[in-house]
Amino acid sequence: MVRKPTSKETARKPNMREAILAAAEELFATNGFNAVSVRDIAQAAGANPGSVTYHFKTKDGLLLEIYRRHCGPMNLRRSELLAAAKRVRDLQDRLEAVVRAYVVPAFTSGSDLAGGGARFTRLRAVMSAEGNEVARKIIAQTFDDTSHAFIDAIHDSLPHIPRTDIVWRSHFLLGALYYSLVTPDRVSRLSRGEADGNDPANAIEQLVQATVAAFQAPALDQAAPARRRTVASSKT
Amino acid sequence: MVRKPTSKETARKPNMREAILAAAEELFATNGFNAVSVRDIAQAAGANPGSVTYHFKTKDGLLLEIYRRHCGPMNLRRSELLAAAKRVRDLQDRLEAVVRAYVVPAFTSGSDLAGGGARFTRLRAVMSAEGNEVARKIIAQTFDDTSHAFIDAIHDSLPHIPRTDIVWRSHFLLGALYYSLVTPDRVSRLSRGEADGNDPANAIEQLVQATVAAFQAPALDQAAPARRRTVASSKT
DNA sequence: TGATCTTTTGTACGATAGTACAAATCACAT
DNA sequence: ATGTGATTTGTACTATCGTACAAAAGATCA
Repeated sequence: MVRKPTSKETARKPNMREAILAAAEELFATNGFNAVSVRDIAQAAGANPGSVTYHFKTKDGLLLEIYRRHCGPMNLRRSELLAAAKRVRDLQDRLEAVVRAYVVPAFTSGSDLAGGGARFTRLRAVMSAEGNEVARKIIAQTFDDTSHAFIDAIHDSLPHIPRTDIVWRSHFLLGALYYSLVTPDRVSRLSRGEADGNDPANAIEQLVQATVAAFQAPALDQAAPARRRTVASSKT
Repeated sequence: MVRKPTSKETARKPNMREAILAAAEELFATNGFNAVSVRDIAQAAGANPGSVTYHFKTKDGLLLEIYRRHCGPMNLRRSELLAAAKRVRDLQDRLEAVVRAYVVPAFTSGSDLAGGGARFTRLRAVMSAEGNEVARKIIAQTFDDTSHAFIDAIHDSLPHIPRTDIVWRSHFLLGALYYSLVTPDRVSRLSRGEADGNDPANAIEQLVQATVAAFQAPALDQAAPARRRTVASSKT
């Protein structure tokens, strides 16, 4: 179905704007923001450096547009999956479903924009590590709502665990998720080839299984820091 | 005790070389490698840009020296703690001790070089995310041994779990560890002030507790991918 | 004190960064 | 066919990057 484009969106190449976005996304996600130049992006997209300025004004504007492009659809998908997960009756099954609803959209690989995808998640991981200012603002105002929704859903499945613990553990989940996308080869290397860190299905199952167990761990009582033993004190 | 310095280590300021290393460590860990200029580092250390070149030749050389300075003592400390942990008789307790031996040196804050410290760990997290070439080489040749030692120790405590699963779960542990050091404020924010993401003791306890439970999760049978339900398929 | 070596300073160079802008080119309506 | 607005190209400007290097300053020992 070839629709007739209006004069507002004509272009010489099929869609140069999209090509630039895709190239920038890939390069930012693998090399970080500062290591990638506008010229690098233009070259990877088969475009002229000036085109980047024309479409996105600044380099920050380009990053901003990448976030705008993905955040909406991704959070929508997560909301749908979360809603479905919340309808699961059995508490144990519901917990797993909720975790899966959080993890799956972050992994589903990214030829389609709608799904969010591993590439965008990796991008977010790298921006978070670099302390990127643009990313920080967007995340705080866009992702915190989603995070709270998931935390609440998980808390509903585990009423006896303090909310504080849930927050910590979902923080760990996000860290593990990010790291799995940033350094998948490390898994292959450490497992001596027995596991494939780049296989999303495998990563998802492993992550879900481990995370569900982590959430189900006994509550960490603030009132009971009297640990049985302290192995960690050999020197001091 | 003021020892007489030889001609090989005299300097105008107490120790400008160390000041540069400390400044670079801090700046790299918070802003990434490429976002920080040699001039930034020199200014933060109260030194002249030329001094950086004099002591470390190149910017890569400076990063390399930071790694060299920390890797040895940190892995040594981990080895000691691991050896102590392995002597714990009870399997459950031993698992926790091993995890703690892995986590604690990564968090212990870093006024002393020997301890490794949170700052250096945060640096490693950022370099890993940026895909830094210098860091990648060092990590593969320095940290993999340590990682294998811990994986083996954990496997000994959990003989019924396949090694592949152990690798995945320790990978998740490292990701959670990194992320906790990179974005501690997110914990405070999401818990609405009830938890302090910047409190190392708290982070360690939460991480150890969650991780031990994750390791103890039932094995993920490769032969049984027939899951009971698939909540994750609402669209496709 | 003066010779010698180490360290710091100051400055400069080439490369590359982000961005601006005029000219060229294209798609489409008339 | 031609005019018009959207897009792409080519190029240039300024700032800053990593690094080099000579001169200045400090420390050490005869």
